[in-house]
Amino acid sequence: MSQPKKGRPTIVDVAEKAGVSRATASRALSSYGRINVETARHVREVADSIGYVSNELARAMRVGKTETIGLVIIADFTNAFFDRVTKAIVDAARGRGYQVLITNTDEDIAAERKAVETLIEKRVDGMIVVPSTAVVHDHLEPKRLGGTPVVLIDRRLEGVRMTSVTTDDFIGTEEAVRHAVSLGHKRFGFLIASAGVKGASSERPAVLISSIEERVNGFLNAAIEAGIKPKSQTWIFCEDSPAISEAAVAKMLDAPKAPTIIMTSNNDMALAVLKVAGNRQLVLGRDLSLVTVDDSQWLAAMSPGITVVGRPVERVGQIAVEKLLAEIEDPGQPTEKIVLPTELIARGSVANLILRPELDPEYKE
Amino acid sequence: MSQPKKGRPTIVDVAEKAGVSRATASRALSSYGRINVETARHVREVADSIGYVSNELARAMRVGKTETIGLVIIADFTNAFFDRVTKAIVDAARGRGYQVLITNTDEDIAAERKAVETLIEKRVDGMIVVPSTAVVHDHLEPKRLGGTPVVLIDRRLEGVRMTSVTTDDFIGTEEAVRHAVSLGHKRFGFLIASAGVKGASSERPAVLISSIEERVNGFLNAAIEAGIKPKSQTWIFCEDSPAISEAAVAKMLDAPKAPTIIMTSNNDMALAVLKVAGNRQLVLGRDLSLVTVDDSQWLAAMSPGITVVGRPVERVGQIAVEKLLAEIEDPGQPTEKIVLPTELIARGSVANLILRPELDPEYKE
DNA sequence: GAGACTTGCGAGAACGCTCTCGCAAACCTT
DNA sequence: AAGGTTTGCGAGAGCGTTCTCGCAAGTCTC
Repeated sequence: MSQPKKGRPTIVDVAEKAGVSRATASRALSSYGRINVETARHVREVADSIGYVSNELARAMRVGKTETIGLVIIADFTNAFFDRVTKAIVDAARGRGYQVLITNTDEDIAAERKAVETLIEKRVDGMIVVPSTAVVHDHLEPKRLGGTPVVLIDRRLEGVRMTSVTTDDFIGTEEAVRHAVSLGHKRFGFLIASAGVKGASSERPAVLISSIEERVNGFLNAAIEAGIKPKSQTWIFCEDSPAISEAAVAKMLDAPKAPTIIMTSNNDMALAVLKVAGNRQLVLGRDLSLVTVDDSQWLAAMSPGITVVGRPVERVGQIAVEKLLAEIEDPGQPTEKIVLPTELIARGSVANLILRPELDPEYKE
Repeated sequence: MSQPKKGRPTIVDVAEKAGVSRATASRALSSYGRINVETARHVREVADSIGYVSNELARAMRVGKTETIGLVIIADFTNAFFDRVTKAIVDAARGRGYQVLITNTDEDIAAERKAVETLIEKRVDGMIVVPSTAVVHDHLEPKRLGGTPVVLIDRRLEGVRMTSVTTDDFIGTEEAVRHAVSLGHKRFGFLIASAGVKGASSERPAVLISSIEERVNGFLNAAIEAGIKPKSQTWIFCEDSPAISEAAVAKMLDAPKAPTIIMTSNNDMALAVLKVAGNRQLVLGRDLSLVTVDDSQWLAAMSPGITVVGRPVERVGQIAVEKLLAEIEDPGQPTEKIVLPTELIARGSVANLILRPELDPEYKE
């Protein structure tokens, strides 16, 4: 009653009210050391009664652990990868008693650098990062990190000694191409969202993030294998914007030897194909075929369903937190480059030109 | 060189190396108080050179602010509301210099209670919460919160003195019904995802979260206004699971007087309609009509596009952080119940039974 | 019943920062 | 030139915990 309202009750308030020392109160509440069960019970009751909530900041300072991990990601949860992986990470972390601090980099290296710094300031126990570019990564150098473990997801970074969890997009894309080839497709359009490029271009950018790099290479490899000349296929590297990607799709379709199938590198690009096809009354799986990367409920629910290179997104997230926590709780783990297999999920969006040759423009010609 | 590698450099390391006191070093780095510009520059150089990164935990303890807000949400970013609102909140917070700590409640009150407690332990400066139920909310009582400001989004909570940011789903649903009625629809199916109910039932649960409550009431009101008997419409309150919702849709369509239009309360339910329609080769906007709540790129890109009650999701997130930060930075703000207008976005998924009466089963009969 | 453990608890330091206070030196002012 | 003001900096306290250490009392052992 004499307390002049000094904010939240602290452990000394609990101790006083319970008639014990700070140390004993702490022992009672954190249950460690030697303490009489009765005393402990009493202290806990008092703590409850005055609404005591431990201050994790103070504890973290003392013990050097925040039980928090950081996530550095392109926080566009509208994207069929980031939404699922974020949920998987949050859930997996929670299951292990960790919270997650999300920081957004809009594929912007400056924002990413800032995000990493902020997380270090907040003394997260570790972080999971989706590197926004393959080139600059001095903010992820050991001296900068000062011992904070980092696990990379979705994209690898060369020249950096760090555990990464990615998917085998090379094989994934290969399989998709083979699938399309087996259904009679010979003219491909490849629409690739590429951070960094402005507008759209058929020029391959000098440097691509690893996942995109793999998809391009997988495409090339499977094309050659099938006797399809990569050069005669339509390539568009495209800024991740609706207007620009839709224009790119339109351009593809208006070309003299328009592709019968468009492969897109992410769901934003797939959306562009959907939009343009809709506007032109083109029905997917008949007038135009589509295959994209990363499954989502929407892709599965449409009619026809969209064929996708399915990636084990939740597994990526789970393994990333597993590896990160292993490193946090027992530093000095060997770094690993974990690559998870993809799975082709064939639905109706790829027309069967063998069964229905009339859909093949080359057949008509 | 004599330092026995004691982890990260602290401000005393900087101070020593720069030949000044802790206080001066702090002044130089946080730029406050009186300090010689030259000294300040020197200190900052030294700090950079030894890779000093301030410890926000310690600062937070001292100054009593963490510059972090908590988000308590159903972290299913696959949902067309939570994905967008989360991004909006993360971005708005970052713009104001705050980080956001995300905690997931899977619509589970126990998890929500735990999440709120964890956030208090971490001493967030405030939190934004999507209450998972309309009933139990003792964890949000002032004594529990102990002064930590809270802003509610998406759903209001009666009997709690707290700012909330919601949307006018009553009017939104009314407009949707009127729209459908104007196109000749008289038989409605209403498919409502309701946390708490197991399976599917046409019984209205005793208590619904406010947003759902409003949608139901909006529907009732508009139906009566249009001379449609609510009782003769199909109502299904449904667990949020693909299998169960799809079964519910199937049951609706198999009933003797099947609805010509299904209104769904969220995108999971819309997905179920899409799936079942696809399986039955029903084309939307012709054989079956659909309108749902919350827009997404997918809904817009499909053919036909899905008509939706669009909610200003990003605005909800932005206003929530604005109000929260206002309260944080200047406590004692009056609490407000902010209700944002919705907007009906008419696309092709609602058939025009007036222009094409042959699509109306009642006409044929 | 005397030494050896065991049990329960308190004192106090430490984590890394900020910020008030006070003091000396330098700078004005008239 | 004497008093007042400004400038720059250091000492030290304090934020709320945890945890080591030591001490007193109780319990065992033979």
